[in-house]
Amino acid sequence: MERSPLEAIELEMTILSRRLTSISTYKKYGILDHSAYLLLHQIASHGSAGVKALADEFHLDISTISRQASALEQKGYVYRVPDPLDGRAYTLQITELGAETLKSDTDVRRDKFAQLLEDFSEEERGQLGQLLRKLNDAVSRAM
Amino acid sequence: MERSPLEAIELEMTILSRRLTSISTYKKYGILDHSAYLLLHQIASHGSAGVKALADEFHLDISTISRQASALEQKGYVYRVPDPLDGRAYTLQITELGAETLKSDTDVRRDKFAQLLEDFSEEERGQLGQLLRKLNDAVSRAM
DNA sequence: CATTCAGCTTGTATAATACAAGTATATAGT
DNA sequence: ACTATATACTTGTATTATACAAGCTGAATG
Repeated sequence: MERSPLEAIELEMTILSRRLTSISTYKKYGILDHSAYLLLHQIASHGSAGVKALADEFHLDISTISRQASALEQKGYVYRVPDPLDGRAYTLQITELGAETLKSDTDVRRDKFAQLLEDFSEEERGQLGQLLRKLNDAVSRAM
Repeated sequence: MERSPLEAIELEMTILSRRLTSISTYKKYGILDHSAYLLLHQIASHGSAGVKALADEFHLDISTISRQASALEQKGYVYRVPDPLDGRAYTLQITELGAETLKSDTDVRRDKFAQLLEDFSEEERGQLGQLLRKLNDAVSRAM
């Protein structure tokens, strides 16, 4: 068989996709928008990086990251460190303000998710976390 | 306790959200775009409905659905049936072509997901399907 | 030294959405 | 019955996130 779970996943993912698009674009949780949050998170947790590396990591176009990075810089959340070996390149480092903002936004988001998942048992949350991670890995490889 | 799964879910959902945005907007699986697919699916599986009802169902603005419905009609996937009791209203009914297109697109999507989930055990797929459904319900209620 | 390549930015286009204003019909209050 | 308000839908406009293409500047290579 194998059809039934697949059907469910296909439909639910499609629905989820649309809802997330709508929410992440038009509702703000905290201060940072979606892309700013992920960029900051990446820089904070994996160290500073250049535009190219970030674009690869996120599977987004370089130009997209370039603009998002500019926006972050303009707001004072990151600053550019020129690469001493390559005059074209630089890396983005998070500022104090960036780190604080990321922290507070992360808290806000976790609260939202805690609320959202209040009907989920601890076991379900564990499963969901794991499965989402696995799913993201698969999506990532498929791109 | 309870922090770790929540952290994972929060992060993975954020990542997933971005990827889905990118994929659903810029990659087409089959013929129908994202919104057309969901609208047709809804009409096909829950019977014909008006713009208002669909907007409520999907938690989208009426204007958004109105345009998407027009697009579907223009492509011959649905037709309008005037409400005999209310001169302002109509419902959307799926056409033969719409039903066929939906069917073939659904097949394409399921194949894609089957491929994507090839490393998932049958049990994991079952869990994922259920958890996604529950998650969508929660998201839906939260809006 | 000339040519090609790499990292980044900027210009432009597209798609999905929201909000606001407008139209036509229906409903309710007096 | 008449007017005011509410409802169903459409259309105009703006925003946001993305992609693709062209351009700039510096690096690497023949």
